[in-house]
Amino acid sequence: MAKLLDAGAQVFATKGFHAARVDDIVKAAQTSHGTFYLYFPNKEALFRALAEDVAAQMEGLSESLGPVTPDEAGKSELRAWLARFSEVYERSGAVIGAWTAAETGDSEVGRIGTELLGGFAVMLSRRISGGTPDGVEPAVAAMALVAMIERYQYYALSGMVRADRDAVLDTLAGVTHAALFGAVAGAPVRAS
Amino acid sequence: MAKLLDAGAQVFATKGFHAARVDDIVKAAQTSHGTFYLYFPNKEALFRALAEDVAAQMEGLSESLGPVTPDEAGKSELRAWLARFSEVYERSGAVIGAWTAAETGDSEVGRIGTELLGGFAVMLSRRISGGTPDGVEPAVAAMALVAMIERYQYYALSGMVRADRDAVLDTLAGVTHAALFGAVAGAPVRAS
Amino acid sequence: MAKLLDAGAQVFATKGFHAARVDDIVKAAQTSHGTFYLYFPNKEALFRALAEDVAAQMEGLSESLGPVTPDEAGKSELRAWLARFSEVYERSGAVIGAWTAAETGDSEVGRIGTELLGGFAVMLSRRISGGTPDGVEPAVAAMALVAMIERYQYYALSGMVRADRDAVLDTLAGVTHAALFGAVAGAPVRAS
Amino acid sequence: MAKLLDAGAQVFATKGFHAARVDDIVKAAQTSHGTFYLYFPNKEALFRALAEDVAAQMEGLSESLGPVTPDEAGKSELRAWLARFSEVYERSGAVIGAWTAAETGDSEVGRIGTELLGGFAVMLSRRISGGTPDGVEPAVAAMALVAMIERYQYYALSGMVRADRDAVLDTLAGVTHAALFGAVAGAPVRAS
DNA sequence: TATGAATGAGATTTCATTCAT
DNA sequence: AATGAATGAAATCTCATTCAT
Repeated sequence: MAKLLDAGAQVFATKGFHAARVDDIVKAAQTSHGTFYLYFPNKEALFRALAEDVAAQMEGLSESLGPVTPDEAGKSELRAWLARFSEVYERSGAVIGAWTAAETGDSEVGRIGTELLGGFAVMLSRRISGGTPDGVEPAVAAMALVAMIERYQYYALSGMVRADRDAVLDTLAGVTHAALFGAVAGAPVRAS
Repeated sequence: MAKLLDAGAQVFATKGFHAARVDDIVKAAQTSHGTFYLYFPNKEALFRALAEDVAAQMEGLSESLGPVTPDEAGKSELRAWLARFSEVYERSGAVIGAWTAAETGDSEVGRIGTELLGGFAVMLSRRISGGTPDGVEPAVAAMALVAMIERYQYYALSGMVRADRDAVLDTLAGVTHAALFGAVAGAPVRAS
Repeated sequence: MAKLLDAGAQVFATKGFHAARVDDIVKAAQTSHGTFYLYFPNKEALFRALAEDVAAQMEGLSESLGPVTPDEAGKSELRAWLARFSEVYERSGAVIGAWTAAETGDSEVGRIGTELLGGFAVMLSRRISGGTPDGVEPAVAAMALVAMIERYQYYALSGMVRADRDAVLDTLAGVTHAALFGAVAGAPVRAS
Repeated sequence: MAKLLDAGAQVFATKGFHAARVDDIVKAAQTSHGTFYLYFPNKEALFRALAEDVAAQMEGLSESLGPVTPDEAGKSELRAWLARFSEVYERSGAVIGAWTAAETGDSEVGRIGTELLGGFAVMLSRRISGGTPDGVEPAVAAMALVAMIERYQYYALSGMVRADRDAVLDTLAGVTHAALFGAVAGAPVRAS
């Protein structure tokens, strides 16, 4: 039921998986405990439903990244993709955030998130055209950058950092692109 | 008491804050519930004690980063610092990981971690000498890179990624340095 | 819930506030701990609910005392009031008794009883018509008599004294009336 | 040990038997748990020791009441006795108060108080010379008056009533005497 | 379908008592 | 004699889940 999914997304986002009470969710959904268990066999099932929904959106996102070349076009491609990622994250990032909060060793729940992010990294490393700076393992770099992207959005979402959207996208794209390929020689450099 | 702190670190690391039971902790510490409450007024107090301890270690770490210049020396400085960070993380990262799991809105607990990471970012942005690539806000970049570093270590710790230590340090240093300054023009570039 | 209130009244009466276990109460109510905490946030809340209920009954009692004159009519008025008091006490005196057992300094609980008895004393002193014997302060006397009435009922309830109801009422009315006004001169006096 | 007895008296007085923690007592006595159990096998033993001490004082008090006659001499006798009672109560009344708080059904503890007060009543009824007003059972009256005396002192001690000592003694003596014998015909009567 | 009162297993917390030093 | 850290049985309280209506 949609009401429950919405309520769950909101409550899990606010309090995390463990601290979220079924009671909180049914109150937010303006329904009853009975109804909750009519649609979901248990609390984790609702969480998984949300997670799978997000995973599907992310799956699509994964495929939407074109080749990331070392030139400006590659950076733009990256930025555009980050913009789409950001949008999904704004809608459902709460659940993604809760994933990591679904604490290690947790019955399956954490696994979904893990696999999803791993998938992104694989995808990203596949899209990299050109080379990487000396000493940089593409697989490791891709994973690290995915970590950065996800985490930074999480910080932004949770109010930990406040920065305007465009600056964030420019910076993440710039950082990621530079990280992968190094700045184009002769590119303008801002004095710090 | 040391036994309880150790046990707490281990259990919180394994199960996260919420899923960790006082019972798990006292069993791991081979002591009794009574003893637990003799030293800590409640579960959160033990967690906070651990967190503050880690925060202190991190504080020291923060000050140990020298100037990060755009040349190879800067990259080495960064790598050395990452190695130290990594060591602390290996010992206590479990608690750091649990911070984010101590989930939003959680009475103070989450705040410690938030502030700590913010502090790192500020420190990192202060150490940056030279300039940053066009479009890259130093403050945003620093925060993003801290997010990357912390998160990647978390992934490594939780077994999500498996990579040998040196490769990881090389890559993180390379990525971070490149992200901040771009690859030095003419540097050898590996074919992907 | 009525079952819990009844059970609480009975258990508090038997064992006092502190010695009463939530377990005793839910067993007496033939229900579960969960149900207890569904209706009351804690043990004290149930006690307070009972106390407030008794206080309400007592409030009504207070208003039901007519003028107590020095003649026989005054004594009858007093006796009738004592009979009503006694009835309330028999039903709920257990809680009243537990008040004093809810021991000094106890978060609010004791206060209710204190104020209630003080209210009775004020009321009684207002109803006294005529005069009081030399050296007798009406306010002090009223308080002392309320103490006597309450305490004696408590003794009777707790089985500390055994006496038939009519004799008790006659004696309390006689003692109180005599205490307030002295025996009517020339009244028949029993040899001891 | 004297320190523990003093501390016990004070703590039991403040919090009652159940709410008093052994910890409170040893802290007040500036000693340790170990020492407590060196001198007393358990918490109740300390309470009983205090109670027996008070009982001994009271025992003496009981015997010190001379004949209470219906005339002014009887009233003075009563007043003098009340003054002595009051003194004992001021020192140890806390324990007496805690007796009734040692809640019904409590392992022996409550019994001591009960028997003591019953003894007072018996003693008082024996000392009554003359007669009692019509309808007043001497035994019941004596018990009721003892209840009044004890309870009123308790109220005074616990700060529930505030009145100066002489007025209280005058009033209690006056009330008790009048209650037993009625005012002497022709005695001055204060307008209310 | 929907409800929400009821449940009870399991979590946290307290505190009288013990015992090695 | 004195200590106080340690204990664990027993208490309070929580919350995911069930079920009669």
